[in-house]
Amino acid sequence: MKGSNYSSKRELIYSTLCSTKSHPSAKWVYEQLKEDHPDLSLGTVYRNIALFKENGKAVAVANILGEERLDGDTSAHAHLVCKCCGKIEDVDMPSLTLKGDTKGFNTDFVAVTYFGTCTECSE
Amino acid sequence: MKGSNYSSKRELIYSTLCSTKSHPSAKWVYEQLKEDHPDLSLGTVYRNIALFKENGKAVAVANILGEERLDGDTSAHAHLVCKCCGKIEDVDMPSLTLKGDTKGFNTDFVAVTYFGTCTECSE
DNA sequence: CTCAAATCAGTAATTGTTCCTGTTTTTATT
DNA sequence: AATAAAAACAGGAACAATTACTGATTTGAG
Repeated sequence: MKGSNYSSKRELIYSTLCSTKSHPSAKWVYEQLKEDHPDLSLGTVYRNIALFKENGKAVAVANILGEERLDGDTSAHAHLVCKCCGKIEDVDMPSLTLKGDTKGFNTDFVAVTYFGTCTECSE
Repeated sequence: MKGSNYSSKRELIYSTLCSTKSHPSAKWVYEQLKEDHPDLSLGTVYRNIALFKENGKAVAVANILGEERLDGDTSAHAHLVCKCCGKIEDVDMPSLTLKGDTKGFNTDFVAVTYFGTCTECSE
């Protein structure tokens, strides 16, 4: 079944995704690998990233400037997003104290994202 | 300058956006209005929603199934997102206790989003 | 080794969103 | 109210991120 086989491309894509803290887009991953692996297809990158997300090995952090930005680090942490340049940084996850009910939802993941302006963009 | 004039279409779009708690997409807003206002253009909906976001009168909640979902309620609250059907519900904002530094970012908005499965999708 | 399932490259198709052009509406000024 | 400039608009073309398709290649089980 889907995702059950070994695949050298899949390993490449996953290790590239995990090699950076820049929270890249699929296209960025593709461009990093294209140099050394000119036979890599962008569709393969998208397909494998979708698999990673299904399997909980990656998460979508935000959609910045029309691009979905990814994180191969699925440990609990929050994100800082610069609305100006699109830079995304990791920060400690705050402790969350819930109030109110959760409307019957069965939740398995919480995203905490701070939006603002980074040092460079503030001049 | 941009956004300074009165515009009946703008009012329609804004009131439609605020009339629902479904956190709709731009297309949904367009389709609601199209019946009674067949001369409305989808581009106008997108353009005005961009204005609302600039002016802090609306926020983008999440990008679900490739569609940006919006909220005309900018008060502090968190969101529940069903990964299965895309339904979004409001929940109380948890109290956040920050630890660690914020890397020099000047933040002005925090999004807290819980991902999971809604009652209907859980069967 | 052999075969079926999985994966892939390459490209076409899809689709949410933005951009462009000529027209209409709004506002300010007489 | 008439006029003119700015703002907003409709309609459709253009764009870009993502997905789907097709035929070839790779992988894993027996």
